[in-house]
Amino acid sequence: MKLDDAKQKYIQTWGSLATSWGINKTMAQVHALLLVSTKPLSAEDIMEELQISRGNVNMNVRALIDWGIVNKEFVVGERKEFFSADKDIWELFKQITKERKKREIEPVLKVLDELQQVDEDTDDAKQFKKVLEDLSIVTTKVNNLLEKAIKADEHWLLSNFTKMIKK
Amino acid sequence: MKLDDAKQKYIQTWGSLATSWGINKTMAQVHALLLVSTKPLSAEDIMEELQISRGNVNMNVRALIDWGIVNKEFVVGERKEFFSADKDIWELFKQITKERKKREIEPVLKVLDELQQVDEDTDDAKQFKKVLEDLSIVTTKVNNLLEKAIKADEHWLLSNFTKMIKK
DNA sequence: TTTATATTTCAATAATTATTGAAAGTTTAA
DNA sequence: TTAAACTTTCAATAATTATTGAAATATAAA
Repeated sequence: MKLDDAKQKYIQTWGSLATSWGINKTMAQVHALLLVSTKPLSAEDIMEELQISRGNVNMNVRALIDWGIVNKEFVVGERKEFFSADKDIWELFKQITKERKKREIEPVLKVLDELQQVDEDTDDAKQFKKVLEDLSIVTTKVNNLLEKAIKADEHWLLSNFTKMIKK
Repeated sequence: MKLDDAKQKYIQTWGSLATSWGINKTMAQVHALLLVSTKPLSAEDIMEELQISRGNVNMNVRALIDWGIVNKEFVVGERKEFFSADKDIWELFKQITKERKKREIEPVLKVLDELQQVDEDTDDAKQFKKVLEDLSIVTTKVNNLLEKAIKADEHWLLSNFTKMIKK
C-alpha cells in the first residue's frame, strides 16, 4: 500500500469509527489528519484535505484544542495559525480518558448522589436505594481507576497489566 | 424526595446522559425503567411508562437483549412477553464493557493492523508506521485490560484498584 | 382449522446533530 | 490610522439518526 493511500484510509476510517464512540466524525478526521501530518497545517490546508468548510474546520479545531489533543503552532514568516497533534500516543490516551471521564462518568456520580435522598422506607425504596448504591460503587471505582490512569506515567498501563495477567 | 419521583428522575437523567455516550436515549431509559422496576414489565407497560410507540419499545428491548443486559421472562397465566433487567450491577458493568470493547476498540485494532502494510521506506513512512504502532500498543493494552475486567469476578476492580492506589 | 392476541418490520416522518458560508469581529503590517 | 489577512460566529440548511404506527407476520387458545 502507498503511504498516501494509507494515510487517507486512516483518516476516513477514524472518522467513521468515531461516530460509534459518540464523537463527531469531522473532529476525528481533523485529529487523524494532524496526527499523520509531518508538519503543522493551517485552516486552509485542512479545508483542502478534508473538503470541508472554513467554519467546520474552525469549530472542530477549537474542540480538539479544548480536549487538549491539538496545539496551535506559530510558523515564522506566516501570519495565520497552524495546528499540530501531539505525536505522543500515551499523552493522547490520557487526554481522551480525561475528557470521557468528565463527560461520561462524573455526571453519573453526581446524579446518583442526588437520588439517594429518598425518604421512604418501604421495601421498594430499599431496593431502589440498593441499586443506586451498587451503581455508585462500581462507577466510583471505574472513575478512580481512570483518574489513576490519567495521573500515571507511561509505564502504568504496561506494568499493571503485566501484573494482572501474570497472576 | 418521593420514591416515584426519584425513579422518574433516574430514568429521565439516564436517557439524557446516554446520548453523550453514543447510546440511544430510549434504550437507556428502557433499561433504567426495568432496573428500578420490582417486577418484569410487558411491552405495554413500557409504552405506557415512557410514552413511546410499540415499535420503539420492540426495537430497543431487542437491542438490550442483544447487549445481554435485559432478559425475557415468562409470567404464569400470561401470554405476552415480559422483560426484566439483571439487578447485579457488576454483571451490568461487565456486559457494557464487553459491548463497548467490541464496538469501540476491536475495530480500531483491525484497521491499525491493516494499515501497517505500507511498503514505502521513506522517513515519512517510518513516522507514519511509528504512530500506527504506538496506537496499536496502547489500544491493545486497553483492550486486554477490558478483557481481563470482563472475565474477572466482582472483586477484581476493588482489589487491583487498592493495589494501584496504595503504591 | 379459525380467531384472537402478540410481535416484528419498515416506509414515512420527526427530531437531532453537523455543516455551510457569508457577515461580523479581530489582529497585524504598512 | 487604514486596509488587508485572518478568525469566529451563527442562522439557514443538509445529513443523520430516532420514532411512529399501521400492515405483515407469528403464535397460541378455542
